[in-house]
Amino acid sequence: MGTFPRRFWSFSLKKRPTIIDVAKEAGVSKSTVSRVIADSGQGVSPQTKERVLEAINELGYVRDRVASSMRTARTHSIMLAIPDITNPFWPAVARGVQDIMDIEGYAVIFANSDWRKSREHSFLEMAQSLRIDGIIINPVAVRDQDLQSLKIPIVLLGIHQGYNFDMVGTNSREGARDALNHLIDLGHRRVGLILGKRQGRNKDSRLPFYLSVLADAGISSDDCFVVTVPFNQNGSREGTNKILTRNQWPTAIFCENDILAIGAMQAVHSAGLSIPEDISIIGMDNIFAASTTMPPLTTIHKPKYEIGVQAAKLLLEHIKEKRSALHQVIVSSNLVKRGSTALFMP
Amino acid sequence: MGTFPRRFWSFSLKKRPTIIDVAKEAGVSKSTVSRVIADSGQGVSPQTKERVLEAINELGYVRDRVASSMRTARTHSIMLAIPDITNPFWPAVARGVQDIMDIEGYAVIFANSDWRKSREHSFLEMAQSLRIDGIIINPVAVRDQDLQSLKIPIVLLGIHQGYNFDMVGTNSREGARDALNHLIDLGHRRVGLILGKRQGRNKDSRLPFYLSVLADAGISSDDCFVVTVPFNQNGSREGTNKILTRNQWPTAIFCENDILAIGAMQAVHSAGLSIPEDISIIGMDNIFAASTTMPPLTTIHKPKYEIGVQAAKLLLEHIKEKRSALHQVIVSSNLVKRGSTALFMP
DNA sequence: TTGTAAGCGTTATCAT
DNA sequence: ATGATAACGCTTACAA
Repeated sequence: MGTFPRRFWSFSLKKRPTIIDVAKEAGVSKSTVSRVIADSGQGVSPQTKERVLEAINELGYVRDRVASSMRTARTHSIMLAIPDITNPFWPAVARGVQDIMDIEGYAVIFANSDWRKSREHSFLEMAQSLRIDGIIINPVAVRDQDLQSLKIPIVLLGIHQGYNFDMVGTNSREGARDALNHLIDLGHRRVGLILGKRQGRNKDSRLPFYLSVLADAGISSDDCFVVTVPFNQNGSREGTNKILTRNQWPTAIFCENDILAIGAMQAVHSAGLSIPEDISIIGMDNIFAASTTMPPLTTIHKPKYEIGVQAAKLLLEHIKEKRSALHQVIVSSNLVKRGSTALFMP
Repeated sequence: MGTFPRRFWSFSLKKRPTIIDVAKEAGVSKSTVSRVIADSGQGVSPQTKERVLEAINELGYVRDRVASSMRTARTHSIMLAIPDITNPFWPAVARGVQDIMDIEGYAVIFANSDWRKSREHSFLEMAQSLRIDGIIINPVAVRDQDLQSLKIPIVLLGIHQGYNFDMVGTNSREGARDALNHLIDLGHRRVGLILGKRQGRNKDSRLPFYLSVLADAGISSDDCFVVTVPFNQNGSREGTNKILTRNQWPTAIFCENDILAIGAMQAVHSAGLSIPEDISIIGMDNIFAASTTMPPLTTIHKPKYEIGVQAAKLLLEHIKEKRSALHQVIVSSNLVKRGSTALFMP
């Protein structure tokens, strides 16, 4: 190495400047430089600050956050862990999270679990390994105690039982009730229920709840047409077809989300029936595509962006203040009436 | 501190174990532990490896990637910089990127520019500060030399002129030509062109190109109805309305992407015209909502997921091998005929 | 095969 | 207000 002329050496291996280089350039110690970039406004005279800033500019110095994290045990990075960014529900949530995190200069690392326990496990380990400052997660299989053991501030996306963490979401029962009541108000007495198949979650209380809402309106379960289908468009289409082959049809169909509703619409259309004249259909979530179907889909709007924003704010508070009280933010959903539902005409 | 009983001390300040703790537990040196977790398969006897692994398990050790990065100058993190994850084109691209990066244990940090130069600038600085290993970016305003000066491996999303980086995208001219030719093949001779307004990009050669394709089919620019609109649904709706108020209409409309096409469809519908009987409409991208409109939208499919995958692979090669040859991957788009286009019936 | 020790670029503590 | 110095947890020559 010593055989290389100095110029070549310094040229070929030129590395990014450190505070030491800046310190030299400005004729101060590196502690002073550090104080300047910390920008806490204390401990540096205006003149030296000026000189340091000049040197920083001169050399094109940019602070090494890795080294900083090493020392401070803060990475100013968080992880957003969702099932699948490709699912139309999540991008808006993600954007809400990012817009808040951006303000404070936090980096947001994305992770998709695909509803698989193993993936979830592996990115949680990654979060730990990266010394992430906090996690916003829509948990799929991980239990409360596993999450607790990470010793990382966490905010849950969605309202879940059995978790001692901050959470933000909508009350999906309430949303479903609103949807069903909308159908009931329109005079429907025979209603189809299209449920998505849940990953082996413990006991599933959705159906009993839906039936109870209908029962409250005097609709017996004999007048309900229930199918449980894979949580996607095709699943719903096939499920709906199954309903339509019976000798009696529902006059309205409630679907647990818009994707399922769109599948149902397609099935109804290809059966030669019209929406909403023959059958009304209602979904949940209000994804983008819900507004562009024909007729446009009546649905329960969930404020996705707002959910992301709230989750991010909660997480930041948690990171900064080490709060212990549990917060639970329930953002309200609301019915958006469009063309896919109408009065029942006998 | 010395006054605290040892147990309390170690309990209250228990921190995550380091390789030193593991080393002690296993009765080896920390370098040995390091070798074990590096898992390069060399330099450690099976027995000691076994003991170390046990200790790791015992203590619940997980490697500190921050410290590791500090030493190796590799963070195993990359940044994905796009305009807006909320735009239906990007989630699939993002997913492609992540699925590849996951395999190698790279963390993916998201950044949204919102087509704003200042945001783009700030997250590029963040990338540098975080010592990101590579960047996949759909550039909005940043120039080649700015990107070069980052000294970070970069892959561009989309085919751009004047950049010396690897890039992957579709040939959008070719896609547009396919779309226009589809319209021409169907017998249309008067066509509307709905263009999205570009951020102050230098000279815009799109329109001349479209016109030349039409001219090749003998369609004069007098028979073209061109509007340039804000790159969103409303913009397109209004632009289309403007076209429809003239005394002569096009019989087909080409839109630069599906969102614009959906806006156009809505305008055409509310003008009381039918698609495709009165007017054919074609879009580009093949976003999810394109398949759920009524009629379903004919469009040019762009393999979004594949774009993400290719970009990620290119970036990884770049990071690992420090290639210098420039690669340019052009994934092919293709026409997907659906219900929104039909033969011109005079 | 294993251990010793020197950094990586910051920040925090303690002097001055 | 400023400077010297010791960590932070890991990797990697080099030595043994």
